[in-house]
Amino acid sequence: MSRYAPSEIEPKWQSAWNEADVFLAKRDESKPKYYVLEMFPYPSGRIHIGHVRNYTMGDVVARYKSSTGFNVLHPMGFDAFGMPAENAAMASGGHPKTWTYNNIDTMVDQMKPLGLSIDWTRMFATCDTEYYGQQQAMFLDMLEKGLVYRKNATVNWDPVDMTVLANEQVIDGCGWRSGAPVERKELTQWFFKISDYSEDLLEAIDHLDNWPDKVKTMQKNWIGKSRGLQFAFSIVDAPAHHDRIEVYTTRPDTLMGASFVGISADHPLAKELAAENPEIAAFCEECRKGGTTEEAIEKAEKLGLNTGLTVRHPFDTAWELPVYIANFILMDYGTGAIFGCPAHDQRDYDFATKYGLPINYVFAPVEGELNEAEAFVPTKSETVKYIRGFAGEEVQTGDDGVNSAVDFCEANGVGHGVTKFRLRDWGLSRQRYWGCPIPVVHCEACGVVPEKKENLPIELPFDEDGKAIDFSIPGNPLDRHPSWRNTTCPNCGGAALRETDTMDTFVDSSWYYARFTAPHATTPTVKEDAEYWMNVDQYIGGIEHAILHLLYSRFFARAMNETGHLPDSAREPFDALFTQGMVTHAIYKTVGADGRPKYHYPEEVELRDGKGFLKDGTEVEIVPSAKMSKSKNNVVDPVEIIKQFGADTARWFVLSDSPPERDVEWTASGAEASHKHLGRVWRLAADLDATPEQGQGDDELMRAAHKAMFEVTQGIESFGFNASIAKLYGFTNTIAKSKAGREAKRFALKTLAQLMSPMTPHLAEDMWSMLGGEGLIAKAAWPTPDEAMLVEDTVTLPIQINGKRRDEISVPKDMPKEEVEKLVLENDAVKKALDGGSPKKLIVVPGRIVNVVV
RNA sequence: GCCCGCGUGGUGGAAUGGUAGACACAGAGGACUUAAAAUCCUUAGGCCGUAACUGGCCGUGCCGGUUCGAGUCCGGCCGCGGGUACCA
Repeated sequence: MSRYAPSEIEPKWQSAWNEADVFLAKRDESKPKYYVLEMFPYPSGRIHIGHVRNYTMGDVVARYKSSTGFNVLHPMGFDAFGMPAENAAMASGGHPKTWTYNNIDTMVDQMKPLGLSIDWTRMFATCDTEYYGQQQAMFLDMLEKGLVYRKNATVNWDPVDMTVLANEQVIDGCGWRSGAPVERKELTQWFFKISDYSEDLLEAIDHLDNWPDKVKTMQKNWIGKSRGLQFAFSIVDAPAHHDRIEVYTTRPDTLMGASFVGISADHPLAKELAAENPEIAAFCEECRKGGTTEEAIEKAEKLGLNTGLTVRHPFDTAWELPVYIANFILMDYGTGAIFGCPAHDQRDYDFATKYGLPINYVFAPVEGELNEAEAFVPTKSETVKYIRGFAGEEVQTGDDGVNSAVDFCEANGVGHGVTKFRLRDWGLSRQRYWGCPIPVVHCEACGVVPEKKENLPIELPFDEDGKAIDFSIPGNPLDRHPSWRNTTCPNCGGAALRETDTMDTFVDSSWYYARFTAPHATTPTVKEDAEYWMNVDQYIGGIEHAILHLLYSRFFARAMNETGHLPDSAREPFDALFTQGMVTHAIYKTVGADGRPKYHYPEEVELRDGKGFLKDGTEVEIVPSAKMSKSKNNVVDPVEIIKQFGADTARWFVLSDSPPERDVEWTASGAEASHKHLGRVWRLAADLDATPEQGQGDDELMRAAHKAMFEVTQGIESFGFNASIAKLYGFTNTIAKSKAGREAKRFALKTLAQLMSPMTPHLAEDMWSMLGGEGLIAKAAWPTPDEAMLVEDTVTLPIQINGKRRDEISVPKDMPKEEVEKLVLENDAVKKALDGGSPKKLIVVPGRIVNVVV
């Protein structure tokens, strides 16, 4: 007897699809289009099981949409610039370009056997000159539109290696290679004016109906619109150049609880004081220690230094407040100065306690006691009782208090109400080699000059006048590459230096979705293609991109629209978003001879009684459930699973069991079981001819088939792939047990093949051809259920007594409430519970449940 | 620290505010077989009770609330994960 042989059928059907150009996306105005996109991968070297899960989900959607009549675009590419390539070159020599393209080749070779319905002719990598050259063209257009500018910003500075560090390269406040404490340093950097779009990006979130609420909430909070008061404290005995300190506050209602003013160590006043006072200078230096991340700054011990200066309270000129320099105030936020209200801010409370500053409560809970051992920080929507208020009602919400306070201050000449956003401009400069060069030059005579478009692309140099670039030296190789760096000014023709900063890799990933519509065009996009294919109808990717990547992409679509590269209709590029969970796996860790942690691949570790051991018997520490990450070696390679069981098993397995949006802990035990099931399905089709022509239960089987059509479709439509698979198991069991005749079984099996085809396309094709299906199943129309076959005549109603299930009755589906009630009262369990009395309440939810309250 | 999620049997998980544990995995028992593999069948949250069950109680991280009814809604905790603007 023949058996299910994926290693034979999978290549066979893949070539059949290729020969028929099934997945080639062509503009076709006669059909509705559907653009499915999965977030493209970073070419880390090998695909892991998380990729398989991500792309299989997209493939299910793509194949399903295709069979329901859509002209589908389903492309794939690589987010190929970035640090790991340079790190690899640093660690083991070679060139980032070679490393990256080798990885891409390997990963494509690993992906193709999965049988994804991808139009591979559209593939590109963001490090292709063809791609980043067009990105440079757009940069110039955006520069011309005033969407790009330069300003100072702080970076992590390694004072030993004399180089800029990424946040990831700062470990416990120290440089990852030098181990030296990191400092914050100011550099002139390039910025996109994303803040011009704060209001637009915020407001438009409400129209993203097919985005997850959690993502929308995160983006709203990130943009962080707030109304507050900006005003100035006047300085007592003001030093030269500084007679006032401008502050911004979102809680002007707490002004009477102010007890100090804090300024950033980078505030102009702080700098001026530092110039004359060594103690202040030393403290400012101290404040600049540590990394630039919000987390590092927020978690660092709060330090302050009294400058000796005081300022006058705006409502009471006799009330003077001390001025502190503090390490938790950033020059980048607001005005770089705040007033502290310890009573209603925990950070200020801790600060005040540490430096012996007064704590004046402005409001108290409406009910209950004020706990003076901590700050009282209710949400602004909460109603509180003002005890040191100065505007509005005594009892009001924080929001009302803020608004009244702003009005009062404006009326009394103390500052003005201001709407501010937390969202900062997007710094795109990176002091690194492996990224898209920023196409400008620095000319002594003309200043910063954009390159001419005809000089694009500005290509990254591969070597250094025939010599390999040395990546082992810290710092940006472009800075020390004279023949690349020295150029002529496009404006005056004189000697000039190229900009050596490259672009943040988020720029690359902010428009690739648009490029896929015309991937090899000599302009960034092509009007007709963008108009036809945009927007992305379904975008699928990890929740870890909920804020930055998605927000930057939303901004870029707007900027591309304004520079003529996208139509108005594509300003909001992703119609629907689905965020799938991550695949996690335990990390196996030992300590190496050098005292540093050593990570081991899952296949190197043998598990016994919940403990892990290496082959030589060494016990490993098991860190449970972490995101699969190359640096931790806890990635699972799907290639082995595909080799052993085939792509369909891998695809079926990653879709079953877990809901797509949830993280899954990877265990290999289920793959074999999935394989067994697919073998069983295959045999059902292969053995059809042995089924007698006549049988019993044809009608039941037909009903089951229509029910399966309905339920599986519903699962796919709602991203409940695991639910669809559970229904497919059920349907398979029904077919296997059915005694129906051959043609009824043929219909059921063809339906099964079609319903499985988005998940296990090769198996489905093979069944389809065995069962006498016409053409390729990949091109067959999706089955739709006959409504009449879905109607159930009777329903089972559970009977609850006081909310607990006691019995059930079977009634016709549309039995009126009154009759159900009558039946219920005759029920033995109910009679027993009532004990002759009558029910307190009788709730009948038609078709659902009955609850008797006694 | 702050923002956003998640928490259900031995395991993955199911459940528009309406029968908690669908569907699977691992397990146990059985059939077939000289044997094994493969395949098929039965069983299965916990505790208690019964000759038997159509028996009772408990149970969705913890505490409290709303409701005829809460895994689901609300409030407060605990634990875990993601993001935190230079990882992608």
